[in-house]
Amino acid sequence: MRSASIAQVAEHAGVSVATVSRVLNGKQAVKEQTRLRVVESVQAMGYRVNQLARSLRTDESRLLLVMVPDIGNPFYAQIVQGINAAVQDQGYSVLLCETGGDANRERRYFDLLSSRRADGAICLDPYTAQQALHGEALRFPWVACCEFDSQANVPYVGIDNRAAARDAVTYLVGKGHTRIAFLNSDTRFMYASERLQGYIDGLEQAGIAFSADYCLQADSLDFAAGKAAVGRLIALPERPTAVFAVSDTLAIGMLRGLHEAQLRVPDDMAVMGFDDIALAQQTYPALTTVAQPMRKLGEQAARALLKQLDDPLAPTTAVLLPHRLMIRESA
Amino acid sequence: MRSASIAQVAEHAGVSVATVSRVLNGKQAVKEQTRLRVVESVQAMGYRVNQLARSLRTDESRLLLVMVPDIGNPFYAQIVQGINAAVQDQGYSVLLCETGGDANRERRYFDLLSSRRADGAICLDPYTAQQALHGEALRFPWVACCEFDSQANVPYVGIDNRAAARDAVTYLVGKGHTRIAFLNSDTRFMYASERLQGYIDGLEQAGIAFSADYCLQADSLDFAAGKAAVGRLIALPERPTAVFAVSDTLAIGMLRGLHEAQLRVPDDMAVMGFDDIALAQQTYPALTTVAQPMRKLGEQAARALLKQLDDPLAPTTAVLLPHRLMIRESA
DNA sequence: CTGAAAGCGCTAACAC
DNA sequence: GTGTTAGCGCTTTCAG
Repeated sequence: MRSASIAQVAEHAGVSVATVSRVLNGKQAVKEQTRLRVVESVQAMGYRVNQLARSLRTDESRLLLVMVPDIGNPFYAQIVQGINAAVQDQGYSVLLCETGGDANRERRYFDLLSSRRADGAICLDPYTAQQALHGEALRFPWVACCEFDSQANVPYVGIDNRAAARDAVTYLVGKGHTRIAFLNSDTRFMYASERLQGYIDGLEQAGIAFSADYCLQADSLDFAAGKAAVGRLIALPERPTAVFAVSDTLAIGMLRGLHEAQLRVPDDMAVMGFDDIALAQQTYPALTTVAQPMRKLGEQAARALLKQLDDPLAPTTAVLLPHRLMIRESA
Repeated sequence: MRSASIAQVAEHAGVSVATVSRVLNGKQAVKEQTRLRVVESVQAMGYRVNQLARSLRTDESRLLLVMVPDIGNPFYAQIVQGINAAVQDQGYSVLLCETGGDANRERRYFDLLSSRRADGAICLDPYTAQQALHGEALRFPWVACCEFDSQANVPYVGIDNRAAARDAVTYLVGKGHTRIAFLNSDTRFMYASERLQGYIDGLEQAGIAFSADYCLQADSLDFAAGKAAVGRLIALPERPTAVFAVSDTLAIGMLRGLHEAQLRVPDDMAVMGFDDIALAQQTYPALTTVAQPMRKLGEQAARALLKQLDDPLAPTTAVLLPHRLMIRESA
């Protein structure tokens, strides 16, 4: 059952399609009397705009893509909320695309751009950003958020990961720790390599020798990966007294792992996370972490995209938002 | 910079648009030689299908909507993963819509259906389901998952909430508890009212009198709401020895709240959750809960939607998947 | 096997 | 103010 078209409404109201279109869009003047007639017909027939046709004609969809690697990671949820908030009264809707790090799906979603079904994208996903370099993605309006390929010339919104990690380590050092381990994820990710740098900076600044042994790698960011890393952590020859994880999810997994290994946090092992997801306040012990302004990151990213949509030739900008140490119980 | 159209490709290849269309769709026979010429031109010009035009013509978008109230709730993440898995090799892509319980946004997203930009929807969101009754949503293919309006005649996938809650209470009773509190959310939600019923069933079955005092209400499902409820819980005249929460997030918040109140779990207060989100294994103490088969729920919902898309006149069905008790440390 | 042409529903000149 | 009409880019008869 196809819904009514503009032509049928026009007929019903005894006017031309152009007139119907005019009252629908409300931009041009229409005599109040005819307007009323049209509105009536629209309701009578349960007419709904066919956005496909409209978009085909106007070449804009008023839809924005947000590509996230994994919606299971609470870190992204708040960013998305920020985006939604910033975009909402601008007449745009947000479509979330979970890529799962799967290049195929990423491609498919990016195709929504090239196939004109979305006007622009915000990408929280590293692989896609990298593809952009090699592909034609650059021709479309999009902005990278939190993670990007430094060689892609694209607007970027994030934090100073290096400084943030350095601050974390400095805090730990201030607490008297000298044997500080680092639980990182894949350093192909920009944030991971930057935070590694910051970790090294922090150590160096304190005159502590860097040891590769103390750098652990997790193969994902979920709780389980954090828990799994504990075994390696406590088996280290000179057991560290503190560990800094690149994400709260990892850190929280470690909390549990340490508990099972009968180690007390922070006395036997201090634990520090990164992100400050909502859960960080709820763990036992509550997680000390470095906070990213998730909501603001989302808002800024949205604003950057909107700006680019408005003026496609605007210069590419990068904005770094401030981070903040959240001292709680775990370190 | 508009991308190439089918007409330009046709010209470039020296064939008609019809022929180009045919090789693009691969359904009809085209002489191998011409096919090659066309394919070459397509690549040469970097041609991409304009899906708007195609959808306008064919009246299908190959896009599916998934409407979730809150992607910050990890419960939904796994369901979405199940949906993605089931849909992926069927040539459909999933678009996630976070409604935030905001009726306006829900409306806007549902409009994607009526405006032909999506072929169908899976709705995890109660309000929308209710609106469906009054609106025209019934004309479009969609299925409700986990939560729905019992009066809406729409395919439904979920679990037997009442039996599941009863089982939880029965387990608690078996552990010797007789003063069992219940932390519920708004009973306008179907799952909430059903689980309340189950809680009552469980009590009754054990010959324990139901007391409204023991029924707490949280105003949201997040950790903070759970933590906030602890104050009311422990202030209860005859303090309960166990509490059953309608969601893991709530239960985990309570874990923290109880810790701050210096109460030990499960000795001073047993805590039981609902859902079995990934985090439930990571808390301290690890959460005893009733597991929903999230992934399967998503898969089934997707399958139901696909079926309906395939045969719009297929009868409305409801499928209930089995739940399972996960005994861990907190109760 | 291939081409011409109609038309999906809409907007935007352009006329009146 | 309002109507006529030409497309947006595609698929799909219908001829050949």
